[in-house]
Amino acid sequence: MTVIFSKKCEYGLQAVLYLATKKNGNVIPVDEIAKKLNIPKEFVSKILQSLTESGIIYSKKGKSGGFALAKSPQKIRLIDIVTAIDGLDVFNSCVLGFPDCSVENPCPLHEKWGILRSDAYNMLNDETLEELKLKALKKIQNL
Amino acid sequence: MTVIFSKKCEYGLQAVLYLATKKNGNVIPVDEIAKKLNIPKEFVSKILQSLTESGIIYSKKGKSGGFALAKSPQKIRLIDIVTAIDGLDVFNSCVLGFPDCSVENPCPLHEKWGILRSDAYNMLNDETLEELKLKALKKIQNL
DNA sequence: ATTTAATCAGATAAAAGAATCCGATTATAA
DNA sequence: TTATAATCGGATTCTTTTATCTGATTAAAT
Repeated sequence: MTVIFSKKCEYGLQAVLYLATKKNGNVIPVDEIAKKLNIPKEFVSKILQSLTESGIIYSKKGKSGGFALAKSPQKIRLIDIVTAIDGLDVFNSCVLGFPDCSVENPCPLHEKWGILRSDAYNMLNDETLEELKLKALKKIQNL
Repeated sequence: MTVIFSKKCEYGLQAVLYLATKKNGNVIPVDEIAKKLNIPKEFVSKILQSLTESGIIYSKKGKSGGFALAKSPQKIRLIDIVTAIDGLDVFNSCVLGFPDCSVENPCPLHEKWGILRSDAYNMLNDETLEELKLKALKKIQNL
């Protein structure tokens, strides 16, 4: 059984959300993130590296280094993170796994699923880190 | 990157939909299903076996045997098939992967995701094979 | 300068998911 | 009654995802 996002993506979203709860420009070491979120350190480290390449977060090397958001929370949408890690295939491929699903040759669920799919996309596209900061903070405090 | 359903589940849905397009009580061998749907034979065979155990389809052993729906298409909902193969965890677990996501201690996406989730659930719960027979037929003819 | 605490990078290991193989069993049809 | 064509069941292999290990590099702090 699988979920919408890969583990990589889940961890990535969690980690970035975590960074969003921190004071602006404050750099956070992977160690803290991994411990707080209960994610294997080396794994989340890799994910953060790739998000750095994508320009979503920023990394500072060396002692007292770590990660921070690369831009202001209003400018980071969830879809950016998902795209960077998992890509957008989930939103384009057939829910029943037919390789050639299209409007001309739709699978039996094409229309109904299409609605759900774009709802999901729109949600991720609309939500910015800014809007989620407070909620994330509460969640993390309860971990 | 992952999709909503596992390959197993996708194949299972495809196969049962295929059976739904066939004349009532007409038993179809795995070989035909596998070829028409382009699914590895042994793999779909296993899936069909498990769906037989779940009572969704019926199997006839021996020569000129095969599989057929175990009940009338009106009585088979998509959610039955999904439940039998993948279980219902997709609809219960946190989209961000937090292990302790609940109404009392929600993740930042809990509410918005909850809506999408129940929409998806309701769709699968409402759709019966009967409603999808025609559409499935068209799709299969185009394979 | 040296120590230390961090990211970075590549290789490897473990686990899960997907697919295959092989032989046993079943039951129809000739 | 025998040959045949199907499901059944278990073991195995392949592939992808997830996780770990090791060492190099970087840069702040002492």
